[in-house]
Amino acid sequence: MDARLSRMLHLLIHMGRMAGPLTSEAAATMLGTNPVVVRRTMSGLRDAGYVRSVKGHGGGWSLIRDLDDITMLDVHRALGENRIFALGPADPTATCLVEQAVNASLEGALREAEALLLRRLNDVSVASIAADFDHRFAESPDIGETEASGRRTSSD
Amino acid sequence: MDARLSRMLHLLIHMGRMAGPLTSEAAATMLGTNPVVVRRTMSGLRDAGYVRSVKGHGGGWSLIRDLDDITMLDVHRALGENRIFALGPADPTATCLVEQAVNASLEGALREAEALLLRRLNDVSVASIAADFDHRFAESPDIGETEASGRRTSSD
DNA sequence: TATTTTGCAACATCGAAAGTTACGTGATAG
DNA sequence: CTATCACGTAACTTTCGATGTTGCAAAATA
Repeated sequence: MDARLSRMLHLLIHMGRMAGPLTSEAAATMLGTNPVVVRRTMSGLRDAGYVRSVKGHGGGWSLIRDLDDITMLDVHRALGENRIFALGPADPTATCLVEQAVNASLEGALREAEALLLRRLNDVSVASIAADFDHRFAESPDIGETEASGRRTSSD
Repeated sequence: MDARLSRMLHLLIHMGRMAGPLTSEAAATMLGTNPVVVRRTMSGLRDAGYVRSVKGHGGGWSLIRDLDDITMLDVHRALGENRIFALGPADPTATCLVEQAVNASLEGALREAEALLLRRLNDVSVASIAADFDHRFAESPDIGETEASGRRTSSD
């Protein structure tokens, strides 16, 4: 299962709530993975202009675009237009006419589903996911729903 | 890439146009694969009641349902409710609230796309794919579009 | 200059589909 | 009744992409 989109969204939201840059090491700890994997995956977001990386002391990853201006689709695309479906034709270039007919039907259905998925990913900004997190945080049993809480400890 | 749905559709259509049963050996040749793989995959269709298998001389696989009564979705389901997306959340049971918010958005989009795909798969009977093949066959340059053709050689 | 942090290459690991081998079972031909 | 055909299934290997890991170079800062 390709979890890169999920992971990058997670990191972007964290980065949106941090003062300084986030090191690959810290990010890897958050995700329960490896710093090299973080760099590898984040490099796509850097090339797409959503984050930047700085070397050396005090370095790490920082946002250079507002989370309002980044959609889930943007992140997906920045990761390299990866395969969406685990399902597909045996041979997309088949010469057998039966197989071509099968491919036409199957690919048609997949195309429609993919188009819908991409529309939905495009509908959701990373900022709106962050807002959803705020909602969940405010309603979390650790805090209670009262407005008596000035203290907000990190929840993850 | 999981090509089982594609392959089983291919075989079902062939079986619908054959007089006798289709051996796993012949099916494997059609698909460019192995008889054991054919048996393994077809066993799901047998258990679902779409085909039957007969051992021994003159045995093989035969349809026991009209292709009109089998949809692409039926075949997909008979293969065991396999994974549809190559994409998904890093941890569907995350306790981190940020990750939960990410999962909610991502899973929502995936759910919608999956629902559409299943609807589309359900819209298409295997018989209609076979009919599409007939159309392609009639219009294939090997035959020409004239009605002068009584002869129909196998096209694959 | 020592330390921190990214960049990147070159592996190893993992999981699911697919391929392969081997042997058992049942059915039919002769 | 025996040889052969064809499926049933277990067990193993292969393949492919994502992921994990190690090692080292390069850059930036204290």
